[in-house]
Amino acid sequence: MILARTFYRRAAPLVARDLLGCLIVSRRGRTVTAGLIVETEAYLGPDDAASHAAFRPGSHPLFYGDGGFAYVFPAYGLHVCLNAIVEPAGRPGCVLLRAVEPVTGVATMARRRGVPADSRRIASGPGNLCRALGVTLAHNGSDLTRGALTIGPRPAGGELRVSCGRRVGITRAVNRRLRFWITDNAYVSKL
DNA sequence: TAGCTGATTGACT
DNA sequence: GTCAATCAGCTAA
Repeated sequence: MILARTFYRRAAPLVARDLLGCLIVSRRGRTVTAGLIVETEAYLGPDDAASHAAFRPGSHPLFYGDGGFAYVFPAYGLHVCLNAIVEPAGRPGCVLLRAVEPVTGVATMARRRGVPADSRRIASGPGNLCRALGVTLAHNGSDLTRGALTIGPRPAGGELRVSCGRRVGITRAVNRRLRFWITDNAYVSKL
C-alpha cells in the first residue's frame, strides 16, 4: 500500500499531521528499511521565513511542483534532510520528516548509524533519519508514490495522540506551531 | 573570487 | 552550556 498523490495535494500542516504513524519504506537493492513516522514539521511558501521556498530559490522547481515528491537537501555540509513536497503543482509547501520509529531492517539502520539496534536514537532527527534509511541527495526529486522511497498509510491501530508545537532547529519564524509529533513516543528527536 | 549562511549532530567543558 | 565539521548557493566586489 502506498499513499496516493492526492494525499499530498493538501495544505502542509494537514499533510504533516496525517503523515504521523505512516510507514516510510526505503529500498536499496535487496535491502529494505522502514519505519513509522513519529515527528514532522510543515513548511509553507515565501510567507514562511523558515521555508526554503523563501530563501533558497534553487528549491523552487520542486517546491512549486506537484505534491508527492521527495525534496532532499544538504544541511551544514554533513547531513541531509528529507522532505515530502505537498500542495498541487503551482503552490509551494513541504513537510520535513524529523524522526521515525524503526520497524523493518532495524539491524541495517543501526549499522548505518553506528548505534545499538535497540537505541531510540536510530532515526531521531532529520539527519539521523536519512542516514538510517539510506537517503542521499540522489533521492532529491524522486517520486514518493513509486520507486525506492515510498510512504504507505498508517497501519491499522487505535487512536493516535498527536501533539503540536514550535518548530525546532531553525533560526527564523520560530513561533509558528507547525511541528507535529506522536505524543509520548520515545523516538521523537526532542520533547 | 572570497566570504557567509544554515530545517544538524556529536563530542567536549 | 559551547564548538567544529563541511558544502551548495547566495551575496558583494
